[in-house]
Amino acid sequence: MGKGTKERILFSALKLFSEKGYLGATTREIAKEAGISEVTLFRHFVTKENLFISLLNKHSFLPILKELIKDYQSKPLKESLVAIATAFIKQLRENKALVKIMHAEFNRYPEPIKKVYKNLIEDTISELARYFQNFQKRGEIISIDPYILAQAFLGLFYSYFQCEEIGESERNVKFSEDFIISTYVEIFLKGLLIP
Amino acid sequence: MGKGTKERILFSALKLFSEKGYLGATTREIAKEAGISEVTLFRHFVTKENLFISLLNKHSFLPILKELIKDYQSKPLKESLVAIATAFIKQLRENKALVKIMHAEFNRYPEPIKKVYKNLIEDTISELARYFQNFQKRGEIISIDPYILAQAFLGLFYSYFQCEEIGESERNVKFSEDFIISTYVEIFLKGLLIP
DNA sequence: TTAAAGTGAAAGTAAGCACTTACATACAAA
DNA sequence: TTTGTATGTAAGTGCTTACTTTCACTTTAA
Repeated sequence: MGKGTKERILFSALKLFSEKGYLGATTREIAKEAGISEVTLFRHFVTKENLFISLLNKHSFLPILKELIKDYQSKPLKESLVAIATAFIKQLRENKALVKIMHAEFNRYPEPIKKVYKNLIEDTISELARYFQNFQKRGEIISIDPYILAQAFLGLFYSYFQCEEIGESERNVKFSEDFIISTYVEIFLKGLLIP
Repeated sequence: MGKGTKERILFSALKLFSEKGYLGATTREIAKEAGISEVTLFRHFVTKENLFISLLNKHSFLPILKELIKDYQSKPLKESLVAIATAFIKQLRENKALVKIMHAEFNRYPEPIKKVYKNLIEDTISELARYFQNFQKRGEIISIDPYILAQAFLGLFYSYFQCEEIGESERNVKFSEDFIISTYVEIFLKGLLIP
């Protein structure tokens, strides 16, 4: 099958799911938006559910995180965490509409989709947890449960992203985002270092 | 028609719309939850749209605001604004789930519902604007466009409500809500007084 | 007691949706 | 040329949902 077609469907699906939600967007619309027939959509993705799950995987933070951890393996912890946080916020912002709508409709999703999404989050946290664990083994940071540590770290920046949504009209530009991220990471790290 | 029935339908509708959204909740479910037949629901409200609009009107802040303005007419401005803000936040909190879900699905609503909701908001702002206008006529506060003034006031406390949603895990109880409201109102008023 | 109003059960209508089937077309590799 | 692959069109299936119709029952009020 033509690769371009699949990409175009995914692109249109992202747009319509973001606008109208998983439940609100119809496969007909998505096909029309992509400029292909509805049948072609099903030939590529079999079910609507499948299409949505493909989207989730495509825009997941997990592969980005894995890349970053690999690249920053030999760099100091602070530098790595800044890079991770920056990428995390960037990824959230790029999928802002989808993230927003997913949280609103989550409890109405069919079970398989819920499961995929939950696993995606858990896997991401676990990946970061494993990263923290290395530093714990080397005795560089204290030995709290690494999963909780990772959850706290991602939660910290997720809430930062959420707050940004609200201050729409005020546009708080007193500090640069880089500065805020760096400060957050410093505070977080200060709590972890061995006394 | 029995009054109790209508109230029970509205109550169940509020519950299910809050949980599943306007699009996600079905009339069958609502009827079942209310312990009446689906037919009775339609006899009372004619359409699902109508039922939802009835809910919006029932839980609107507008009548509360009108009452408050009447009651506090002879009281000082600060006291009135504190009462208004307190009631506004209370009303938002009581309908938290509905407010949340409405903003998520708003752009998927049928036009009549959108219109009713927009008008509700506009009317509420206008009502408060008229109240501000009285004080402007008496020369007690500066003469900015009163609609913008009212919008800013309500927006201030709406954003406070939103922030509270996010800080779920942290439960910021450093200051009492009364204190925060009072401080917000003071700041707002300080900006309005004639120098 | 009688008439009117409120209600329920069951069945049905019409529309929208995810998804399918059958057949035709265009094109590129063998 | 033949064959396989990617697509389109048109029609249709089966399910869900908002909404309707009919009829029989109960409660309320005159």
